[in-house]
Amino acid sequence: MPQLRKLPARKAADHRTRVGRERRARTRQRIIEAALGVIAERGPDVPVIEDFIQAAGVARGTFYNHFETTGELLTATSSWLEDALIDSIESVIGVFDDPVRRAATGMRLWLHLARQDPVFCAFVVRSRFRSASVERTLALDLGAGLRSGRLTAPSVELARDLVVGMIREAQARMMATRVPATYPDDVVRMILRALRVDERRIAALLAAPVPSVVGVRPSRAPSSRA
Amino acid sequence: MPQLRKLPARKAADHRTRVGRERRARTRQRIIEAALGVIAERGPDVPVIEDFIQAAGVARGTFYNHFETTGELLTATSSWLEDALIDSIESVIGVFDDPVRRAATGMRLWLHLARQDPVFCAFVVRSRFRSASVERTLALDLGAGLRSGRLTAPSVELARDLVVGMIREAQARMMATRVPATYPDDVVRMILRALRVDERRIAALLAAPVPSVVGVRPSRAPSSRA
Amino acid sequence: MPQLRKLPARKAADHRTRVGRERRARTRQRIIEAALGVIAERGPDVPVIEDFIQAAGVARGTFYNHFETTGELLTATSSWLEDALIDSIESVIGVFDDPVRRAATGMRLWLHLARQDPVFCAFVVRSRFRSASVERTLALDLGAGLRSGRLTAPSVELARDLVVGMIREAQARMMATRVPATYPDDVVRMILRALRVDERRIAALLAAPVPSVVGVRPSRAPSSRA
Amino acid sequence: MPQLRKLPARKAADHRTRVGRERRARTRQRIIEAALGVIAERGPDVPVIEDFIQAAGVARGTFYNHFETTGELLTATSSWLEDALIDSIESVIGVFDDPVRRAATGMRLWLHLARQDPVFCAFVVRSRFRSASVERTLALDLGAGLRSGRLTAPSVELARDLVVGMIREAQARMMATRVPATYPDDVVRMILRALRVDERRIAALLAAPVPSVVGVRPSRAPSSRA
DNA sequence: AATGAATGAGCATTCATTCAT
DNA sequence: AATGAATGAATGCTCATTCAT
Repeated sequence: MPQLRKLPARKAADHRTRVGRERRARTRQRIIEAALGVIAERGPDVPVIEDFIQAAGVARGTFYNHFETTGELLTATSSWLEDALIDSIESVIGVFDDPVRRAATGMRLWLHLARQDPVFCAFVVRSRFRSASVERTLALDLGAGLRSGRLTAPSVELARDLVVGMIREAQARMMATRVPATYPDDVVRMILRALRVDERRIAALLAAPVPSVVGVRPSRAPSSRA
Repeated sequence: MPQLRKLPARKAADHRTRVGRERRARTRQRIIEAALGVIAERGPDVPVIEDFIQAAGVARGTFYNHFETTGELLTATSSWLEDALIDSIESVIGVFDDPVRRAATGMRLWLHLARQDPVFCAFVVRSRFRSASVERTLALDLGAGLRSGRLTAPSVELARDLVVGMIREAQARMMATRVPATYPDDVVRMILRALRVDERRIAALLAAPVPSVVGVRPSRAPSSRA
Repeated sequence: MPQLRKLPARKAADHRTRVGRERRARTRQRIIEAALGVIAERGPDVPVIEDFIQAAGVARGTFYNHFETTGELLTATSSWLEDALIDSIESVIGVFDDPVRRAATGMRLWLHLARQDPVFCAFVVRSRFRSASVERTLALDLGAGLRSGRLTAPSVELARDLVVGMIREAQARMMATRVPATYPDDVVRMILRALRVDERRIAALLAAPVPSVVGVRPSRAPSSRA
Repeated sequence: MPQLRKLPARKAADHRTRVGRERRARTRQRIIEAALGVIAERGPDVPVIEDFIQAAGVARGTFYNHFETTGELLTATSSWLEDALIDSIESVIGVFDDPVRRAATGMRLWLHLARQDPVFCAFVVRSRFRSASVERTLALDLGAGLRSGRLTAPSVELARDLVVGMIREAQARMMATRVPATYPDDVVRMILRALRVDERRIAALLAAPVPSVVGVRPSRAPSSRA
């Protein structure tokens, strides 16, 4: 009986709970996305809490309701970006089996994305963003490519260092200056040459259009705050 | 005649002045070299004045007698390292005319140096060290190599991004783990492949032993202090 | 209807806002009043932030939440004292039309106040307190007195210098030693003589009892803290 | 015999000793006079050692060869000014017996001096300069004037407060703005009125020209430095 | 859950003073 | 006696974090 009486109340409570949870999640997400922009602009070391809460439009205390320290915010921001990237990239290259095509297409996607989204590009460069997942996928594809003979390199580590180093430097350049639309593919071309992929194969890999990716950062929903 | 009377005094004053200037210069150098180690260990953003003065063994006020901010110290440290590097490298590659040999030898030197001197290596990686002089020399050699057809790349910028990016990442790896003695030359091999230098030529370039460089950091002179 | 749902929330937010503002204002006032005492005791140049926050019983950071520098605190303290003085004095002399009576009564009030309130007295002397408002009122009354022939002086500036100089020195004396209750009126008497007010008129002006002024510094409200 | 032989040496030593002492005294005096200017410009609290030694053109260490602390420099500067003032003033008023004439002439001298020498004026105002000797002389003359009936005041203290206060304020005005040449005498006139000296006597006291005083600060000797 | 005032440890900076030359 | 580099205690200031509402 008491249960019966409580049922409606519990429903209401559930509703309130759910609404509350959603609101909480939305606030958290708002802080993270604001942090992405802040770090893209000023790096991870310079900004102070004030910068983050002002960009997010929340109060000081609200920040600490969601994150224990600034370090935790950085971690959360990187994690969120990593998830978004994996989703974006894997949804495209997941259909390929050839590790060389997977890797080449992934690099092209990443670089085109960086060229189109200065915030993403700057965040990666300034925060020295490292994604364990991306590295894992990359290492698997490079390893498979080497074993299959489609790629040549003294070791998978060296192959990885080349790929990561050049892409990182390319992003730094894109952050500093405007580059032609061919720049991303030229970067990939040089990488593939270093890995001794022959020119015809390189041309084929770069012939396919880059699948459009919606972008890693969700379009900002219209907010009553603005 | 009055001059004769004054001469000893003037001499004394000059002596005092010179001694003072020398002492000052030595202290400044001591702070800079200590800073190199500190930044190599902890990066440029984390350390506080206390870290620098403790490493240098000078008083708090002494720091401010020489540098206004930690930023200024960082600049001075980078400048000093840059000068030392230019001296070291140019003294070796200055004898070559072939731009490809110059560039390849320069890279090999840099990487071997990084492998042997963890402080130099870590400083470069952690502080995102950029040397305008080194970049200028590199750009000249790459440009000449491209024009002469000995190197192939979509543009000199792309060639530079490849070289700098890969070397930077290679240093990051050497900072993290021990690498085999062949690692530096393997890095250069991949770079040259990306620039379409043929394998025989690559082998020739890498055949010569790396000229030993004394190291960029001067061995500490025996001091009456320490 | 939705508004009805939101009303409590908005009410709560307003309440929070109001409470916060009040708390802030109270803290600020606490710092200012403590500063009055500190400066009275040690002057405006000697005390360090530590002295102010200790006297106010607030944290270091709290000080900087309200004032950027000690100079700003000094300004705020002077402003607050000025307002309190204007209120006190004008409420008494506002009922008089005769500029000489206004000026004479104002001086008597000020001096009696200084005699009774060592903190006020010392603050004025040590901080070289100048009140633009008080000076303005004084200048108007002296000017009117001179024009009406009730006062005589080479110029209004000289009259002002006499009044301000003597009162200031009188306060310095009261700070250093105990003076008889007649001292304030004797000071005013000499000033009026310098301005060639005749002795009978002076006697008349000084015959009225000094209206009691509650004092410029509000009695500290009982606080839950201290 | 040895004495005979030594005599010339002793003479030389004496000469060196004397020359050294003179040089020392000159350096000391240079620092004091520079301090006078520095304090006149910026008050006694703001300037740092650096300001004093730079104004004097001596080294940091030299300062401490002559003064133990900054406080000692302030004291020495005030003392030196006091001596110079006493010399200047007493040489003029020493010939008078009438205490009122002595006091009136002393005030006129002081004020004319202040009007002509902005450094002296500003130093007195900014450093709250107090001269015990001057005050002693003043108190004696005022006391004698009161006892003889030539002056009228409730007490010698009040008379002194009037004189000192008004002169101080007059100096503050002269520091801030240009005043007419009649200003100093007008100041004295008001003071004498406050002390109930009759107008004819005042006119007589102010009729005599102000004896020219050479100025308290010695003209700077041409120096090989500046 | 959100707010923002208050906190205080941590760090930067100044500057009087010392001392080797 | 004069010099100026070096010293370090004293102080200013910031900013991550807490907490009452």
